[in-house]
Amino acid sequence: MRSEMPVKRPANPLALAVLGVLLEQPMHPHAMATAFRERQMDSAFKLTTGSLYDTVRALARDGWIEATDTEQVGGRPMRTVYRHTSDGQRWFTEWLDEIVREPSREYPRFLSAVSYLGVLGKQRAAQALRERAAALQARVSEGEQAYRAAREEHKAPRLFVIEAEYARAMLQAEMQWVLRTAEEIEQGTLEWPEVSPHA
Amino acid sequence: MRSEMPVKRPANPLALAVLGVLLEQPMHPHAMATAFRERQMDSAFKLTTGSLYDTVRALARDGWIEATDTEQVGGRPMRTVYRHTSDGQRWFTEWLDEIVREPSREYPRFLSAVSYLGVLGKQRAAQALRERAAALQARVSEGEQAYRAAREEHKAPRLFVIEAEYARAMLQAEMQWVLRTAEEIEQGTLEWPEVSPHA
DNA sequence: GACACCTTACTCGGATCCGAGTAGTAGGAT
DNA sequence: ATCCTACTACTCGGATCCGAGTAAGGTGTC
Repeated sequence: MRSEMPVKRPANPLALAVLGVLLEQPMHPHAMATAFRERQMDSAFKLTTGSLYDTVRALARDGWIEATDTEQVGGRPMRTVYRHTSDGQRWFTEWLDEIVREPSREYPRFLSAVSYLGVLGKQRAAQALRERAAALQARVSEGEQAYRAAREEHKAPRLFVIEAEYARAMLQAEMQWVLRTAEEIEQGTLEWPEVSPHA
Repeated sequence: MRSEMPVKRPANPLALAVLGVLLEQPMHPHAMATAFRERQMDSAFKLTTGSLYDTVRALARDGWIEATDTEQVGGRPMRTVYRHTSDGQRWFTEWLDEIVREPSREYPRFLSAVSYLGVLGKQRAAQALRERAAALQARVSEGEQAYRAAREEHKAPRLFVIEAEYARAMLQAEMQWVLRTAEEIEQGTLEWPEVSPHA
C-alpha cells in the first residue's frame, strides 16, 4: 500500500537539497553540510547549521526520511545517519513535480520597493537603478564563470547545471527592465507626478 | 543631529508597506490591514494579522515609528495609532534606496527544484514545465487586467503602478525560459543522461 | 610536551512568521 | 425581544529560522 505524500512540505529550499543529497547515499547532517559547501550550492539556498538540523528533524518527523543508526567515531559527538523512508523517494519526485508545475507566491524585496520608487525622486531613483543593474551584471559574470568551470573543466552535462541557465535568464531579464526604466526616467518618458513626501 | 538608520531592517516586505502607508497619515494596525486589502496589495507581500502586529511592534521597537496615542471608540478594543518618528521618514527613503541599489540574495523554490529536473524523467519534466508556463500565463493575464483597471478606470499615472510592469516582465521572462526548456527536452537538444534514481 | 588553532558534530535560545482564537459591538432578520 | 452573522481589533502559541555557542578530538610547532 503506497501512502500519501505528507501534507507538510517544508517551505525551506534546504529541505529539497537534503532530500536530493540523500538520493546519493545515507548521510549524517554534518556530511550534508560538507557536501553542500564543496559543491557551492549557496545560490539555491542558504546553509546555516541551525536550519540544517531543524530541517532534517522536521523531514524525519513527517516521514520523508528516517534515522538508520547513530554511530560514534572516537570520542566525537554522536552522528545520526539518515536515509529516505520507503515512500520518501517517490514523495520527493511527486513534490518536485508539484513545485515545477505550480508557481508559488513569493515576495521579492525589490518588487515591494519598486512601488515606492516615487519617494526617491527622479535623480536618485535613476541612479539607484543604474547601480542595481551593475550589481546584477556582476552576478551574471560570476555565475558565468562557475558555469564554464563546471561544463568545461568538470565535463558536466548541461542538465546538471541547468539551474545556472535559469538563474542567468532571470538576472538578465531583471537587468534589462531596470536599465530600461532608468532610461525612461532620465529621458522623461516615465511621467513623474510630484509626490509630496507626506502632506 | 540626524541619527543613523537603525541597523535592524526587517526582512519582511510587509514592513516596507507599513512605512509606506504611514507616509499618508498616522494609522492603527487594523486600519493598515483594511487599506492593504482595499488596494489589493497582496502581490507584493503576504498579509496576516499576526505578522502585521509583530512587524509594527518591531518597527516601533527599533525607532522607525512610534505610538501617538491609544484611543477607544465605543466599547471596542483599544487602538494604538502609529506614525513615523522624526527620523523615520528619512530612514525609509534611505532604506528604499539601499534595497533598489543592492540586489538581495533570495531563494525561489523553483530555482532549487530546477536542479533536480533530471529526477523527473524527460516526459514528466517537459509536461510539468508546460503546465507551469500555462499557470504563469494566467498570472500575467490577471495582472494585466488589474493594471488596465488602475490605468484606465482610476486614471493612475504609470509611476503608481510601475511594480506591475516589473512583475509582468519577470513573469514573461520565466515563462519564456520554461517554454524554451520544455521544447529542448522534447526535441532532444537538451542532453539527458540517464539518472539512476539512487543506485 | 604544552600551547594554539582548526575540525567535527551538534545544541540552544532569541527573533520572526503566521493561523487560529478571543472578546466585544453593530446591524439585520424573525 | 432575541438570535445570528459580520465586523472590529488584537493576542497567543506553535513552527521555523538562524547565529552563536559548546565540547571533544586532531594537527602542527617550537
